[in-house]
Amino acid sequence: MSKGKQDTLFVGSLEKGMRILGVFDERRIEMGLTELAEAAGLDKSAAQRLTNTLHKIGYLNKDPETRRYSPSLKYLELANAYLWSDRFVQLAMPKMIELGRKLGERVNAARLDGSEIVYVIRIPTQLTSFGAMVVGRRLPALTTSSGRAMIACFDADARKRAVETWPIVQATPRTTLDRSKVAAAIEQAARDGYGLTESENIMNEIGIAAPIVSGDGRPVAAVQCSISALRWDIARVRNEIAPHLIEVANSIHLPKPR
Amino acid sequence: MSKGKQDTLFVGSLEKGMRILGVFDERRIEMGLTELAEAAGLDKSAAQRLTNTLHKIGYLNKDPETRRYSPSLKYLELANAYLWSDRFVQLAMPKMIELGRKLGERVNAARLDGSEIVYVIRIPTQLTSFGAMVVGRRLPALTTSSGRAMIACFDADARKRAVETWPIVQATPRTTLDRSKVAAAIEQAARDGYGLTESENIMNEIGIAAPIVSGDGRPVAAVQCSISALRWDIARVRNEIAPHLIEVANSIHLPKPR
DNA sequence: TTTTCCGTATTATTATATAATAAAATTGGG
DNA sequence: CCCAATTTTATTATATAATAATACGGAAAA
Repeated sequence: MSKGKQDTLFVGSLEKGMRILGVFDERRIEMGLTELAEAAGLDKSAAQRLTNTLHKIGYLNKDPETRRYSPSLKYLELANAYLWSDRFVQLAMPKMIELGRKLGERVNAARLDGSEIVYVIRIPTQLTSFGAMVVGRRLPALTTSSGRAMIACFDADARKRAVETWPIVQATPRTTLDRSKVAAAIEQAARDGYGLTESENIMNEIGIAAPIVSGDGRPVAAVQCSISALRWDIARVRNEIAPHLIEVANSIHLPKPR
Repeated sequence: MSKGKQDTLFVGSLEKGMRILGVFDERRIEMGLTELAEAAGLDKSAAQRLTNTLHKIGYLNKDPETRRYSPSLKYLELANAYLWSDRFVQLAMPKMIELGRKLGERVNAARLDGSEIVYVIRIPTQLTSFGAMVVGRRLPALTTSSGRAMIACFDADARKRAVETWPIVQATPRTTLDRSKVAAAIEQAARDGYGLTESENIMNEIGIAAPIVSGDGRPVAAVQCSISALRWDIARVRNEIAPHLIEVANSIHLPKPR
């Protein structure tokens, strides 16, 4: 009823199947049938049929011993398809590698997806937490340098709405939970032309990011650098890193706003 | 009939939906409905319902202008889930970063999936082709250093079968198409303890890889390094790179053979 | 051993996806 | 710029194909 006319074009089984595929994450590495059913919000019967199908077509590994399911390498094949399809990634990749070499620090590129940023390129030249090395990682935009850099490109209205409504999750003791302080950081980013965080996601990590904007001024991505606060101080990061990030960001022009 | 009893546990709609998700690759970046239907081997009606569903749940982007579909950032979210789930990736990641710093060259880690290798870690410190920088990339095992390193760990029978039946595709003029030469390269790899290629995938690129074996001697992954043949010669690669790769490979012990 | 939990297999029932077709919209050629 | 051709979107009747309930078997725990 409420969904209206499109109902016949919506394939419920597929949606449920995708719920299963998508239920795995950094916390849920592998699951048995019952656990999986519960996590995906499905009854056992449905979970059985769908996992069976996904296993047969190769998207889920099934441990013959424990009968537990986990993501298969096909997950990565999909990622590959995405990376080739994203014009920005193709353009940015060589520049990021260059930048990583020049700075000798970890550089990343992120896109905005709803209220979260998603890292699409990672050039890890230093050790950190595993989550900071892998592609596809999602973080709440408000507390990341990339997110702030991009939000700072919004008009005042959208900026306000983002700051007030988008989620914040505490990652470290120093994550900014006070939304007025987040707003201030974003205003600052708008003035500077780059976003900045310190110890908000990983302790003693400084994040700095410059936005890439499309022709109409809307942010489409960000170029970011993560640096140890133990070896650098913020002033030096502002002076020595920011210009390079901005230079790279400005050198990337996207044909389609996407 | 031929499928037998499991038929009721197989959800066809899900399989078809996954066919659509998986049809995108480096050649097929974005597609209209008809093209998509044909590429996935579905009739137009099915393609319509399934793309509609996948778009609604966020797995496919749909350009409002052209009505063409392309992979969404959700593809990368899945990759993230895989990477967290793979014990090997977690163990290897910091070592790969270290290795990349030490060698100053591009290092990768790959897994075997059927007759193909899949790159699960890439540390790009030098510029190359885009395909050599992104995760999830698949290549025929027989003509890659990682593939040869792993196949060399098979017993004689399996090795023979692989050499005779696994696919080979010509990537450069110098890709080894002669299977007896491939066999020889693999025997050599078995003696050396590492696999080697030159210009077989990218012209003037030397690939060298050491296998990681589980407790029962079966290969589970490979640690690889790609080097410019213009700056290095093979003898030097053998002398200076191989020991480091083997050292790293030996330092990785997998709890579960998977 | 007994009990409990989890995964697997088997049904009848019907909801749900299907395929064919029609309508609308977009593109390209002349 | 208009018409023809192609592609996308919307609408149906129909039966296939997915469903949910239940029963079975095996493994682990008590």
